[in-house]
Amino acid sequence: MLSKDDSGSEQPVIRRLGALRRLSEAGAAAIKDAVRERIVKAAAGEDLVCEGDRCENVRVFLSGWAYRYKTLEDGRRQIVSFILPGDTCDAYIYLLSAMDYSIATLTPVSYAELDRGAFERLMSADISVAEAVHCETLAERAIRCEWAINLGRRDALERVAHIICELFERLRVVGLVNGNSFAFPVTQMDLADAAGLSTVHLNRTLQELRSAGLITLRDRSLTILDLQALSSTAMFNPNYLHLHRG
Amino acid sequence: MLSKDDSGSEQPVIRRLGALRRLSEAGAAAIKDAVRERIVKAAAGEDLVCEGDRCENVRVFLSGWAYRYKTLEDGRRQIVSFILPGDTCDAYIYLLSAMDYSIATLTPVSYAELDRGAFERLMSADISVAEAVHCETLAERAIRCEWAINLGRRDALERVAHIICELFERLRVVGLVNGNSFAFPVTQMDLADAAGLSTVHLNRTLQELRSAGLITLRDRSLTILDLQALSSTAMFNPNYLHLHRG
DNA sequence: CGGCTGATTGATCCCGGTCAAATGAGGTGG
DNA sequence: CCACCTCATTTGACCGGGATCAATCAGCCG
Repeated sequence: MLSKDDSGSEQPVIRRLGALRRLSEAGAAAIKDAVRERIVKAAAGEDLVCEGDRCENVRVFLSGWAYRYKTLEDGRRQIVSFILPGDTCDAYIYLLSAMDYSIATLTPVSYAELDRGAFERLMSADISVAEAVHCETLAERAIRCEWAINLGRRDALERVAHIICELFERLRVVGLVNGNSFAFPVTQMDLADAAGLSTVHLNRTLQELRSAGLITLRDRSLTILDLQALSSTAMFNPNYLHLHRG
Repeated sequence: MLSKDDSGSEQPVIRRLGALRRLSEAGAAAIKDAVRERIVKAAAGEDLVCEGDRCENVRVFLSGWAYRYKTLEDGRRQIVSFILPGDTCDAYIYLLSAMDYSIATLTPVSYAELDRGAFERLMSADISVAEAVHCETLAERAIRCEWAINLGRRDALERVAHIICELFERLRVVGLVNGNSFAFPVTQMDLADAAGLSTVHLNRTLQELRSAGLITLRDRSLTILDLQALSSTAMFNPNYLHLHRG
């Protein structure tokens, strides 16, 4: 059941997993099939899952941006990671009894929903697929690890620069950048919650990045004016993304 | 090849995995066998792996404390997680080409080293084992997620209290607490690097916890005097540890 | 005894938080 | 077309948590 809009919508998944590990042709085909089965769409600004919900399906994101977050009782919120097209949202998650974080959308999104059966069928269909999925799990953990040092040890400017560098690399892999520009559907409030800063200070930090000639950010579009300089102020080292086939 | 000292050394692994998911008897036996094959020991204060090293073996920790960390070029360091007895250090890690973090020991440790063959044999030996290992991967990610909100959104007092609560729960599962006390082989420097604080401020924060009657910490031994109060100042909710069979 | 590592204390400074208000950009209903 | 509302961004003023610098103290080991 493939509508015209969806044709090719599985491309980001193939690109993402293929960057982590070489996919066999059979593997790529198995992914395409699995990901066409049950496609769900959601609007911007919606919660897809909430902390405490039962875990049932593995989600494979096809288009749009989302993020994982946690909140404290008193409302403080931390965005824990961004979810981009091609990302798989929690292999084997159905083994747990309750979600330990929430997912919200930043833009309209579409994703494939795989129940336990569908996911396990995909994992056993082809070794290269299983390996790529395991790699993605490891890569996603590595991202959270890098976020820990980001939040714990980088100052505001370095932190925001780092988040931008990471998003740029991840979007590049799935073909969502245009030169050094990309759509950036993140409000300053959201970005502040990802960087562990207040919105006020985040705003000032962005201005600092702008006036240093590192980025442009207008109308939800971000341009990196000097990637070299941005990377080095962030002390960004892309190895942790594991995007070059191990 | 089991020396007298090692008899029963696999217990923490069984307890840890068994807390995450019910293990069949065959599964428990398979774990015990796998974990006895090749046991490695290391002294306190050693690096077991460094960022950038090749990834070869999966490690299953049997005794002692270690931690994962990352450093920035200028020496700033962030401890990203503590590794306790029973923890598995990175299922499928051999699929990646280079480690994205380092591991160092806090005490003498012993761990089982599983090469790719041994690990895959274990995973296919018994479904309950494979599921438990996947659960552990998910639980470990959840821990990093919680650490993100810890570093990004909790203040110093809450942060340190949270780390203590988490360690207490994790040690309890593997039987390493004695009432509300446990061995705590972490220097203030290390704890500061886990909490994203300076050692000076960490020291003052510990004093605050002590003078509030929440903990005692002397001679590498920590006692929680008021678990209720400590949990609530930390806003600690143990669900993310997934220790109650899903 | 001297040297080393880790814990503690004091004094000072500054990054980033908080509070408050203004500006701007859509969006909607009259 | 305008009045009005909401949401996001921006700016200013002030404050405080935690960093930094520097010294002292306490064990421990050779």
